[in-house]
Amino acid sequence: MPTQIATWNVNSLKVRLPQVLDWLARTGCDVLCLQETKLTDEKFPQQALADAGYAVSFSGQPTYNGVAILTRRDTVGEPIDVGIGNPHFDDPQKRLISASIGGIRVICAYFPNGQAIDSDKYQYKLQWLDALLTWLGPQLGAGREPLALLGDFNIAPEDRDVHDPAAWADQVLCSEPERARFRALQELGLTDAFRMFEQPDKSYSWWDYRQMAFRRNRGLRIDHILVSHDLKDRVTACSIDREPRKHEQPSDHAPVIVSLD
DNA sequence: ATGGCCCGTAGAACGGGA
Repeated sequence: MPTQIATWNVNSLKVRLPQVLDWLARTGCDVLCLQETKLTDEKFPQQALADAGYAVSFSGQPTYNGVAILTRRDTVGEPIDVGIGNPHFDDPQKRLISASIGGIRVICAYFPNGQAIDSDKYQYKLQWLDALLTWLGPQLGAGREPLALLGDFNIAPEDRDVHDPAAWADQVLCSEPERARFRALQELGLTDAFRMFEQPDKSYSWWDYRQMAFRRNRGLRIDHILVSHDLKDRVTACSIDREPRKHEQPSDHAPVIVSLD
């Protein structure tokens, strides 16, 4: 039976919970990584998700950030060895949660946005990325558990991932230092599952709420699923599900899903 | 024309997102 693993920046799980429940019911997804839950742990909707058949692992804070992994109990069982954060980077911002699920190390990540090239937040983003590389390197060595890194990377890896490359050139999300770090992740042995397959031109995962950007398909592909070498051999499909972006009160991001045999 | 929208938290013509 194939396994589906997905990532979705929901931009508030409080607002988007009904859409998440609908989406899980529609897709039967086995593992869903969420970003920007924007909920403290006390307010995490554990019961509603448990009632839907999902185990929940989460790490939140007030107002900003917040990540979670939902695990479908009847197909892949319980998550084990749940970890929060990166031991190489002391970070009050809740951006990383990881768990072993059905023999796969799943890392759910909400990469910093960076705001603007000349801001302190951009320097924080680069440091966060360097620490991620330091942490992941040893986890991708021979004999390690197959690994998937999923989330909102806040990086458009190439110009084809950008609706207007000239306008975005050297801007945050597209700058060369960020793209170099994305390539460094690939050099560690991670493969962009989406690019393993022929895809429609102008495939994006995020569209601004303003200016009817979704209708005009003015977007960026910044949500990604990267898989280790041994997992790559099991990948049969990868796609962006644009459906939820069409709903009333949508997240500005669409889910990305990978199928494994 | 450098803003437009959406969210949480306030109780703001706000900060942050991307």
